[in-house]
Amino acid sequence: MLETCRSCVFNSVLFEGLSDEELNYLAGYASFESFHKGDTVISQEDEVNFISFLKQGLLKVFRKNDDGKEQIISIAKPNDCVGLLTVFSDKHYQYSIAALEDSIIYYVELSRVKYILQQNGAFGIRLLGRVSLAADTIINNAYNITKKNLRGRIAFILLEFANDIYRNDQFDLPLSRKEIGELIGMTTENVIRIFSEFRHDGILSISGKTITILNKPMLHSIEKFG
Amino acid sequence: MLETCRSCVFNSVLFEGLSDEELNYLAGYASFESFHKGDTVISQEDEVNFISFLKQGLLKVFRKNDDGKEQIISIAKPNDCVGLLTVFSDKHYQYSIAALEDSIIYYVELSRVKYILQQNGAFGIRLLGRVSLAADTIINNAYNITKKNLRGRIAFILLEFANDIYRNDQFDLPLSRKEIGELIGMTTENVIRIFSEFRHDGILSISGKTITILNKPMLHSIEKFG
DNA sequence: TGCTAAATATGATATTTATCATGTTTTCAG
DNA sequence: CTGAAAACATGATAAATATCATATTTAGCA
Repeated sequence: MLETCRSCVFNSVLFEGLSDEELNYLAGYASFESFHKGDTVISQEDEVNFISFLKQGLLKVFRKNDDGKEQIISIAKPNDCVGLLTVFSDKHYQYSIAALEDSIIYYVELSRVKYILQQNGAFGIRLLGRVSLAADTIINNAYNITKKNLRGRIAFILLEFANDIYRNDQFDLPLSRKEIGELIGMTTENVIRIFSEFRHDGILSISGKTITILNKPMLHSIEKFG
Repeated sequence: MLETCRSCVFNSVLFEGLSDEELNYLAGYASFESFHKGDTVISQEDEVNFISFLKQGLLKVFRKNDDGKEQIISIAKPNDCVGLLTVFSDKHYQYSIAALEDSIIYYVELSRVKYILQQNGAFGIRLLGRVSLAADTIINNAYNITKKNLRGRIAFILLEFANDIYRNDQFDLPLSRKEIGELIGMTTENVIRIFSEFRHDGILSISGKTITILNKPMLHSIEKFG
């Protein structure tokens, strides 16, 4: 069990530095669960009882606005700690989480992590770093996206999918045009329109959900100056 | 010294739960500094060596964009921990901080706080909560503001000044119209224009920097539906 | 004090983005 | 397979916002 945990990315991301004893203790309260595309992983208002980690797949973190429309806060990709921010700030989740692809989530009981935290201050300091960095990233992303014009926003998320998530210039979009709009704050019609523009301009090749980036330098330039 | 610290808000906000011994230890590495309106408190790229707390006054947290324009991330008000997010995520500040009013800042050496953190896990857990909550607030604010139209954004920050910062429906704006634009993402001209609209509509009385809210229910309604 | 730069102010215009309308294609449950 | 709903697509128009131009007022400083 210890060997399995030591070699797992969940460990290297969050629990590195714990003693064998501590890691063994946590391993006793760890488990995993599989979700199919479309499944709800966490519902807004659920109680926070676990620290979760996306081992495989893709998730969307979203919430309902005052006006009833859904807003996607972020996309969680493999090796992300899911909802790390809410874990320590609230007893209940502020967001819902759904699987965009078949996914596997590892989790550890929060109370057990807190038990280790009580005893291991260095672990707390590292966790503080993790949490702060996660927040910094979300905040930076949010500010960067809203400053861009629509073409720049589309370029931004296309590059994110190609570079950070799929590491390939051809990929199947896991989001509908509507969801992309919810993620980067624009109407569905304009998402579709700009996809078409990019296709007409020879920047993309589009076949249903399958996107191929044909002119990456151009996309970078649109992302930067848009 | 201990008595002074125990009765200070800095303690109650961040260091509550520490033993007398621990608090005394930190107190030995704590100090304060006064700043005049307009002074730079922290420069982007400064090394993070302290945890800072705004005892009195008002600060703006801002950064320079890629295009050279300044963007205000948040306004720090009394009893806020300044830059708490960056403290644990980076060796250097990601933002600059300047005094909008004469201000007094208390600070404790970060290395000494980390020393206590090593030994007191419960303190780490509480700090994790603080940091997460700070992040949640910034993220929520950012999302809420960008969803609003221009009138809604102006209403939002006017209500923030009246309710959260000055606790009075009449106050002196600590920001220029240009800075307000940098804070809520709109052009200076439109900030001025909407101030004028609100004045014409009898919602505000404006005399230079002095703002009086005349019709608060209306302002709330604009903030909510805008 | 007077000079100068910045801040405030307002109108006209251009640009960006959302909305509305309408049609086609895809997906999926029965 | 088939019908209905959702997703995709595109044009026309309206609304929101930025930009440009130009005064006027205010504030800070030599």
